[in-house]
Amino acid sequence: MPIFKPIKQSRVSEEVAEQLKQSIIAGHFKEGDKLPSERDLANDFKVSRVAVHEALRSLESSGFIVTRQGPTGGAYVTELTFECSVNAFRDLYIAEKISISEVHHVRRIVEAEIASLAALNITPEYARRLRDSLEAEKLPVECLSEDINRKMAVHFILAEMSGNRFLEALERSLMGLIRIGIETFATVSGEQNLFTLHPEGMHRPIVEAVIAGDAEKAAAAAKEHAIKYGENLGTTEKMCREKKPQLLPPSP
Amino acid sequence: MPIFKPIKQSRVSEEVAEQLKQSIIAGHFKEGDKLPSERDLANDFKVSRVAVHEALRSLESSGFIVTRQGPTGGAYVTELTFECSVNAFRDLYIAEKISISEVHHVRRIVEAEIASLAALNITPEYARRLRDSLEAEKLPVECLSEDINRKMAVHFILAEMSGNRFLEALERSLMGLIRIGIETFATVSGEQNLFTLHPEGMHRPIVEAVIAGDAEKAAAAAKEHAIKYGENLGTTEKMCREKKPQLLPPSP
DNA sequence: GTATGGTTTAATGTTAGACCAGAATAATAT
DNA sequence: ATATTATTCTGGTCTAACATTAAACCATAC
Repeated sequence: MPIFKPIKQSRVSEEVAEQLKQSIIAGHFKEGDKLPSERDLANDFKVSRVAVHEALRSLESSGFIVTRQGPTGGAYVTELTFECSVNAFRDLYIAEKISISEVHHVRRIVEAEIASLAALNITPEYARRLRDSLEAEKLPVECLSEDINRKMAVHFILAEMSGNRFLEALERSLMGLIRIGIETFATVSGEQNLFTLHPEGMHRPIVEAVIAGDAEKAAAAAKEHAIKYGENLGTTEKMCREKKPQLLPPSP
Repeated sequence: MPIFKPIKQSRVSEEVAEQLKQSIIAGHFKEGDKLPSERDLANDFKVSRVAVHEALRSLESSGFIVTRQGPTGGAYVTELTFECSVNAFRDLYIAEKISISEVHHVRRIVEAEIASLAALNITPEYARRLRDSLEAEKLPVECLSEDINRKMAVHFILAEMSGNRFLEALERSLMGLIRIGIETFATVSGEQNLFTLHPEGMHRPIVEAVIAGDAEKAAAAAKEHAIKYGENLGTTEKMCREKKPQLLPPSP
């Protein structure tokens, strides 16, 4: 008969991180607030500065805080962004637990839903932003990365318009993965243009349907776009991975 | 004219973590392999043990390794699981960047797609597992957590059957969020049964359609199930968050 | 012979204290 | 006034030691 409960023992820094996290979540520290300095926290928690340092690092990698040096520096609470989900899926991709072709499959259904919802939430302001981003696609670019940003902008706007932040996080994750895929293939092949992005204007049918408020048409256009763009990447990815499996972009 | 590139200076532990990560990805260390000890790594990298320790901690929180103490201990490479995406979305939820009602919206489209794909990939073995998990739902449970596990099992099988690991990661994330939602509401309300899971057998229409290989019927059944189950949770969540916003489950 | 309990050992976990580096501010010299 | 320098507060890092853990080994009492 086990009367004695096992002594709880987790790592000190984890407990510190957990308490700080809970403090932030509970609203004790709000966005923009500065946490006490590492030395003060170490004193309060009665642990070493190293332990506090590790805890803060953990919170930073989770996206809860940013740290700066200097007299006005320290750990500042930030708004948790969707970047954490982007990073999680990026790790899964580079560990080859998911492939770009699988990503594209999901993209089809997610972007169809996003386009559909966006059409229902259209406003003059959103219409203007969508048109602007379509125009921006035409501008000359000087590097692949900039080209990707321009072409993805409209997807980010549509995701925001959906009004569903889970969908938005998902779309950002999808875009993050596709970005890595494109950049990897470009690096491996040595030629940027071989697997470049689609030409400008391919988003026009989606945007027009959304601005018209036609949800069904928008969904169909989004689905068609995703299928058309994604069909060549699956095989390309496979080829590249066989060729140079170790050549993968480092995480930021 | 900036000819000189800025000297890259990131934190030592981050560089160590990055190099180790790349080593693992490149296959230099495979699953189950043991990394050198912290002292050896510190010696190899010419940095302090603290820096190595932090790097290993970072890799551990990302899910690349596990560490144990003792003579046979050390850092062992593990297979990266979908848990990292689950954790990312969990953080977004507890930071109130996404809500359960948004999760349920996404669930509708994701599970419809999963059910559809599962129907196309049905095998006798999968059929058996699905039936077993339906039967298991009928067994008596002694705690909420166990009940949740039983009821979610069929969803995990269907996600696996979809053959799309991104969808699988997504479904696991959805289930993780719904689990937190259920447990939170149960804790806040004080009564487990008030917001309990649906009764057993509600998955039967989905499973039957999948076993029959009818993709459309399966998708429809899954969608209907998600809608039916999710409709009450949105309002419940809102009520609970207003009532006790600080009462959120700690992260594991 | 076996079971209990101590010892060794090799690894991570933690600490304390020192010093380095960077950024804002204050003081000072030109 | 302005440019320079010093101060100071912050995180970042290192060293060296000690604490904890868990496996393996050994010794002793029954």
